[in-house]
Amino acid sequence: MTDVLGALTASLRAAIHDLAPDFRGDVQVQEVPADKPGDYGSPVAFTLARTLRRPPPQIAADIVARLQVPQGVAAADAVGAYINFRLDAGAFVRGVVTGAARPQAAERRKVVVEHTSVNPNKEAHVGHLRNIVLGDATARILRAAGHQVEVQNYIDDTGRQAAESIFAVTYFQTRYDAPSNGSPRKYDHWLGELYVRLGQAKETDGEAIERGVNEVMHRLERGELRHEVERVVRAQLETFNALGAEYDLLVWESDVVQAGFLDQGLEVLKNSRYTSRPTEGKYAGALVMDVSEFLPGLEEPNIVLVRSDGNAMYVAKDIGYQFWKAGLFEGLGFERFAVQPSGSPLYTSSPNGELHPDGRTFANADEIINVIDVRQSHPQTIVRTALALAEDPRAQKAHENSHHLAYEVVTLEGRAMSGRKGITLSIDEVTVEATRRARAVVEEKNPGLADIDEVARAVGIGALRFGMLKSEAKRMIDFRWNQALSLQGDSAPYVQYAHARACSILRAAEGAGLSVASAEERADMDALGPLEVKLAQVLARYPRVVETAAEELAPHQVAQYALDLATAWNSYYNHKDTSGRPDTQVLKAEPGLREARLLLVDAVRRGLADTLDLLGIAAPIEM
RNA sequence: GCGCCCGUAGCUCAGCCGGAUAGAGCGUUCGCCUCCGGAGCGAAAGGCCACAGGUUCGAAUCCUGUCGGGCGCACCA
Repeated sequence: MTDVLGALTASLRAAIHDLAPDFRGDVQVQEVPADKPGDYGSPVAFTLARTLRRPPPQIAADIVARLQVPQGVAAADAVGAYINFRLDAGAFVRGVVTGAARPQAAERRKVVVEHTSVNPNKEAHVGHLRNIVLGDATARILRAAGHQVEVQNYIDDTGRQAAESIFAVTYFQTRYDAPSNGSPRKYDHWLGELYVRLGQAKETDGEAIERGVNEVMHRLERGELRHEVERVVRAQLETFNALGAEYDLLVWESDVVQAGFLDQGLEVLKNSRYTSRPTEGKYAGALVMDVSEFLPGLEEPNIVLVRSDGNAMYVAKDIGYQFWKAGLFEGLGFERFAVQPSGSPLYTSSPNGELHPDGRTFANADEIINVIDVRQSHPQTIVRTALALAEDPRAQKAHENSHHLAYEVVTLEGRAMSGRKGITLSIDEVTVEATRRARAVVEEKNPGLADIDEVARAVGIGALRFGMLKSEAKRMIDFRWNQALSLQGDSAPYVQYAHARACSILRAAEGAGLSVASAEERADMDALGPLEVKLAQVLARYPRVVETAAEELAPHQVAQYALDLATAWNSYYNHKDTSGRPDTQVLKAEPGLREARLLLVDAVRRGLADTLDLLGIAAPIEM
């Protein structure tokens, strides 16, 4: 059907074309401030003043005189230099509740989003929480904008950290007791503690530990300890799934190397004129890459890819991985790894896997998004730059379409977290506490509720996720219990509550024999007024919000919109006439108006649920 | 030193590819359940939008500089 905003812009353009045929500028249409006449307005007359050399109010009047207002718009008036539109309430709200406008990305692309990528050697902490939630929400938003999204989680199974944890088990001659044995601790937590203890033991027994860890690293590279790592990965996945995050694919570093992506990547780069193998100087024997042409101003433009001892740097492996994401290489095999809570399969790279399990093709992305904290900007820039200096058109294209979604760090009550030192707060601990607090409130507010555990989880974890998403990624977050788990104000529960309230009305309507389906026939949309228009205008923003949030990789815009919609709805719901009586009631309104309002409430309900879903937050129908 | 990011109400933040009187939440004060859910709503108080220049009909928004803060610049990741 019609998109009123789009139609308004088009009709303005048509009218402007008469006056200024050469005008190519932007024609904005925005919501009008509360106390000004009209619903939408445009300041375009200001912009035209320069070329037409006439006062903006005159131009506004001229445009209004020529304007053919589109359907759904009652009138256009010049208000000073602004051109304001009064909406036809019935037609406008009808358009909105029937979902006239849907998010639509400019072109559908295959987008690979890599996020989480927690070292497989300890439990995930609240710093990782931000990564997971940000990546997950971004993937959801991109999907809603119409893209094909593949979420990858990289497992650094050959790194030092994994080696240390695994070595710690033998070093301390201990073994994991299953939870039934009176030790309720998850495997990743248990292992993480050994990791921290090993760090301390290095002070007195450093050499032996160093030898042992190195040996484990070699065994990891040969893939001998895959099961040990897998055990941690599975424990961590429980945490991620509990947060509502799911993945399409686990990519193991050892597999990336074994598939030859490291070597192939290096081969591509070696053929470039930007890499060299100095025979003297401080880089003698190493393979270095000169990025000065692409990143001017660096003090040290030479990046070591392969050390003089022959070992590849981490960034070199990352480059191989990135090249594969972009579709330059093939040869990684996959198999099914798990079934996730939603029922969707999780695949993993595997030495014995198939290229196309269940007919699926991984990677080969048009667009690559790496969700990593801002401190990784330097290596991320190098990975991206490597694409630019590989002389391959696909790499060039991937260079342009690679993004580092950088987010600032999360501190803990003002202090930097450190997994190595054990200064952390685990996600598991936080989700348990969040759920506990939410449950206490639900019990108090809604004692008879049936699915109390499920609702408490939705509210508690929703609050956590929302807190991680509501402000821009480049903002630092200081994790504080009371703030993170707040159930009121600018929070997920605020939005969830608004949703539950809308559900409650629809339930009551159903009980009175009034269904949404039947309302569609009997609704008298023309009985609606300015209050409904105001609410519908917020609903009408939804498609643009999704589109720009996807384009700008900015989930916080969706979170802010969720608050706006909930506020608009709460405000409508509580509205009173001048004598102080409620004047927006649904069920007690006269027939016709009643059904029309019911349709609007249903649209609000859907809008809130959809918006929360983009953030990975559940919308309980009662709470 | 060089590079990136930040500076908006007491605190935490929206608003930033220029547009109407700068908006929320928390906190403070007052009011609202005879009304479909008070986890809510309404109102008050609280702002040289760090500072100084510039561009513009118009600047929190763009440009330059200054000050203050954070992060990054390894043959670590």
